[in-house]
Amino acid sequence: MNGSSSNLSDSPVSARLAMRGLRLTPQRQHVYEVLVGVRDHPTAEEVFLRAKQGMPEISMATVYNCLDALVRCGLAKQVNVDRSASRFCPNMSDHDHFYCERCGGIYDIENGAGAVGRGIELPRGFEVTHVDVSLRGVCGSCNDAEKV
Amino acid sequence: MNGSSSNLSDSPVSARLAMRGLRLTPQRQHVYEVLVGVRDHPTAEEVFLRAKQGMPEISMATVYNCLDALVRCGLAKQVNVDRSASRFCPNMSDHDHFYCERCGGIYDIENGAGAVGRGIELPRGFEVTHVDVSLRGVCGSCNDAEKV
DNA sequence: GTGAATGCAAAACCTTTGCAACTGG
DNA sequence: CCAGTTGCAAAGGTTTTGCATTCAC
Repeated sequence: MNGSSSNLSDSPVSARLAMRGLRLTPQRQHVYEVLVGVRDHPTAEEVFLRAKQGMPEISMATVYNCLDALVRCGLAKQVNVDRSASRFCPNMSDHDHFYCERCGGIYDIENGAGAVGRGIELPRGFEVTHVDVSLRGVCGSCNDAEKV
Repeated sequence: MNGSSSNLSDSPVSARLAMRGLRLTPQRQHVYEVLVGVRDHPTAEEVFLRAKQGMPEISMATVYNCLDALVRCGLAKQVNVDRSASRFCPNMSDHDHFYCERCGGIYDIENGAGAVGRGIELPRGFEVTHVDVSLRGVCGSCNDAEKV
């Protein structure tokens, strides 16, 4: 079924799961292997469809469970564009995402150590029409409240 | 009903709608007035609840329609955090958003002309744990295809 | 008058949940 | 052995849609 790079990349995958305290179920391992093997930011359903090819009995709920576990333990990123289905990304480097409004594709944009929001260097031919920066953290009020 | 700044801001609101080619329905006008009067990034449902106070017969579908029209014609922004309900923002200045993971609040972060993603100046007491930069536009492949 | 907007309810879409059966450590 | 995981189906939250009625222009 999966011919290439079995002996070398198979161990690390299970090791990475175990290392994060994740129980090593065949489904979880398989979902992670499927995800690692792609670079097109699949939706949960797309992961499900690909996972089913090698494991026909796997269920959608399990795929959601596995993806959620991977995201929570830091082995995958969840990418949300507008309100369409979440997409998943095994690339854990600190990078941004580019959404093509024409083809719907999502591309990883690596940002060098000093690269910042507006002013990122893009691959040749990419044209940006909109930059969206969103910050997360704790606001002033909540920080004040904590100090009491 | 709404006592303050009626004569001055009321006209502009309807004018702004008309100016964008939007038909001036009472519902649309009311939804926009409700939105303009807030600074807390309400969800569609929250806009609906507030709109109902002055217009009890308005429907959820109409609120969605109106908000969508406002966003499309450039009078409001739609803010998505994770996959929770979209929030709406009448502030059309070029700004970023800060999501407080403790209280769930969303704050506008004005970015001066030269301000960039990572490195933004935040209000006192705000603590950033995560910055998410997402770009939109047209990718290299689509741009190439267009040139044919 | 006519195309656009409204209101209602039903459907769609993506995701989560309840629960019984199973299984990895 | 038992907490964590799976699979199924059903429910959940948010948004969209179909359609008849109404309205702004």
